[in-house]
Amino acid sequence: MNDRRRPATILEVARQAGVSKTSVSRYYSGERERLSGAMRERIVAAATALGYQPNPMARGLKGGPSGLVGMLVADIRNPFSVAIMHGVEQACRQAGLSLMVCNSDNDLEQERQQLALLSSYRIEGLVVNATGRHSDALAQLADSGTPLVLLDRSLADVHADEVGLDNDAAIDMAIAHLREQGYGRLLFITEPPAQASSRQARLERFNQRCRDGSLSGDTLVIELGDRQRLDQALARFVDSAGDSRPAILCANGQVTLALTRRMKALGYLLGEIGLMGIDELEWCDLTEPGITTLAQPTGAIGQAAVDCLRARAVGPRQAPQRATFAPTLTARGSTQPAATPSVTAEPSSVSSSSSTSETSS
Amino acid sequence: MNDRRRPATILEVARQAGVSKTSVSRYYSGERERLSGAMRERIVAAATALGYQPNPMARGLKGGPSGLVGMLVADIRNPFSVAIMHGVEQACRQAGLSLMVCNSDNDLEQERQQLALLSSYRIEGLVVNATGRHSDALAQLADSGTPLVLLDRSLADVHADEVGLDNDAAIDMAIAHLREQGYGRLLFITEPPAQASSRQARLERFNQRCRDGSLSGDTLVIELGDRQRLDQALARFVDSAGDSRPAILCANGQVTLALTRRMKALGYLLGEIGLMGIDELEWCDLTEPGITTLAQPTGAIGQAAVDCLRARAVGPRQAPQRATFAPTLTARGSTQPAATPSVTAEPSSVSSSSSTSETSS
DNA sequence: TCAGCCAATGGGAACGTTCCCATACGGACT
DNA sequence: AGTCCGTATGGGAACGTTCCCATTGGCTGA
Repeated sequence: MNDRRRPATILEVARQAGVSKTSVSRYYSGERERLSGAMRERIVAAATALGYQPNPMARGLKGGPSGLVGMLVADIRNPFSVAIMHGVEQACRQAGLSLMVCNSDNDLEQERQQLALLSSYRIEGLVVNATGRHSDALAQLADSGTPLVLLDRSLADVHADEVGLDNDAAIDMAIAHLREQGYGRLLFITEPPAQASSRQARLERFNQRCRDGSLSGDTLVIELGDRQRLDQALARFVDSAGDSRPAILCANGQVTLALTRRMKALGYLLGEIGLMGIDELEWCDLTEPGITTLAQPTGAIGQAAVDCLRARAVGPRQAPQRATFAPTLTARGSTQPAATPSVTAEPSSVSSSSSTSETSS
Repeated sequence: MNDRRRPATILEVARQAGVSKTSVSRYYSGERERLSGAMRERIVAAATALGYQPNPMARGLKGGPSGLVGMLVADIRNPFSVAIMHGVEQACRQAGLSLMVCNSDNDLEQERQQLALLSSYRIEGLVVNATGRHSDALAQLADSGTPLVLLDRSLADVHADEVGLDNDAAIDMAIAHLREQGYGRLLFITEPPAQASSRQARLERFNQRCRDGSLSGDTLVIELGDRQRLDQALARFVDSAGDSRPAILCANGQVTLALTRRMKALGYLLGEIGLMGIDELEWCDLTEPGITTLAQPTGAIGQAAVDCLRARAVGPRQAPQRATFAPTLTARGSTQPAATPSVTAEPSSVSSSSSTSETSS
């Protein structure tokens, strides 16, 4: 071990090993095969003696591969984002890549800055789960050759792969389940979809199903902080149900949380009024009588995102692809009209098909 | 805007502005004051025209400040870690620093690798919330001059600041609350403390209070996956209570989650058997009758961590400091023996003193 | 009036790597 | 035997920045 303050350089290793820096460089840049056995031995001996470690800064300057993947997240406090991040991370690890995460905290300026930061480190790919407003910056990044994956978002003017939930299938599954359980009047609640295409997609599908089926459904677009309006809308919806049994479908986990809070507070009986949410949360089986959810396969989604990145790193110019995954239904008490005890269906027994469909645009 | 494929370099800006690259460099390295007004104007004009942005790689190579702070997290899926991360991030933003996060996923090898990665990017500080096994690597980093903050951990052989909860105060507050509510027999449950000093500290304080007071308490150290052992211990504890009313104190959020699950499953009545946890979780007010918690001031902790980093970046060699923060009690139904409806105390009315004590080692 | 100084600017050498090209050498083919 | 090629190596020029050290020119003070 060297106890010098500054880390060893490639040149020092080369000198100690009695070889040229080029050879040492080759050893560390994946050209190990080209070196003779003797050379390899000498290099590894010198390197360990000096505690050498390649400097990614210098490496990045010249243009070698960085082994780095970036991820831009809009809201780290959203458990769904975290779950996806975890999936992406595991996939990266398996592929020998390192993941660096930046959180923009739903701040547009912050997002632009993080994007610049990430892109200036020679990342080999970027996974984006953010507002998607900076499509110019993103497009530029994509054009410059950095593989890009949009998570749970889609951006018309950006040339990038997209990975996410099969929103249509999710809505259909939810509606089917609710009707099966005897709910005749449905309310779909979502946060404003302006900045998130998946919200848009879910909303549209629900609306479409309202129109073409015999479905008696309504939608509510609401800022979750607006408790008053939420309470009013809730009351109005329940009143309007008439003979039909009413149920609420939440567009994502945040909505589910807010609604569970309000329904508890206002004294609505879960199950009596159905409640179902997209996104599984750790407390869904804890709050009586349990909340029915559609869980996203976050591991698979993360894996798919990294797969896209790697595919694009090899064969550069393909048409953008889109991979979608079906959710898994976990039925709980909140969608059982009778006050029978909650029954948790094992995921596999309900639905666990995860189809991957590809569409070129 | 330039539409060239490669980003503009400092040299190009200099040429376009008709000045030397040194001047441009100065403009971007915080020596703006030294430049004349005319010079500044020309540089900013050329830079915006070319869309110039300094390349942090090249910058890092030569040794300038990077404006980068790293954070190493052991478990990104732990809501507490996320909350702290959010605090750190906000503090960074305010200080004009960027935060990059790596998650080691409780994997030792991964942790070592992330550490190497982070340290090789010229970060100006590192916030660590991880197993703390690699004290050698951490110590080396600290010795090399990188400011280091240990979050919720303490490592004897590493020369670094520490920030976290005032564990002694937390345990004392919890015990006081539980006794006030009439619980005479207490059980403290924690995951194995080997790798986390805060678990150790909480456990020790509880034990100490058992010994020196009239407190009838017991402790259980358990791997949360071991459901069978947990159930047995739970039953034994409840049986052993005799005349006293039993209550359980959970060392952190993960334990609280696991215990709430088991108690629901086994049909124990929350409140009848007290339940209280360190760490506030979003569902604590949702699961009937509400779970009493001690919330950590994660924002303040994150802020303090960044403050430490910055202080150390300026005045380099000081003795390690330690900042601790008192938690906030939120009383809910799970610690109310009578089956009265849950009462949520407003944090401010209960306790919100956040003391900062300093200790040199 | 001239040495001396400060403020504003520029030139060039690092920083640690990768990559292009050149070199040496041994063997296979004509 | 001579040419050609492939394989193992090395030398040097980039990459984009910062920093040290000039170099100007105007101003102060004796």
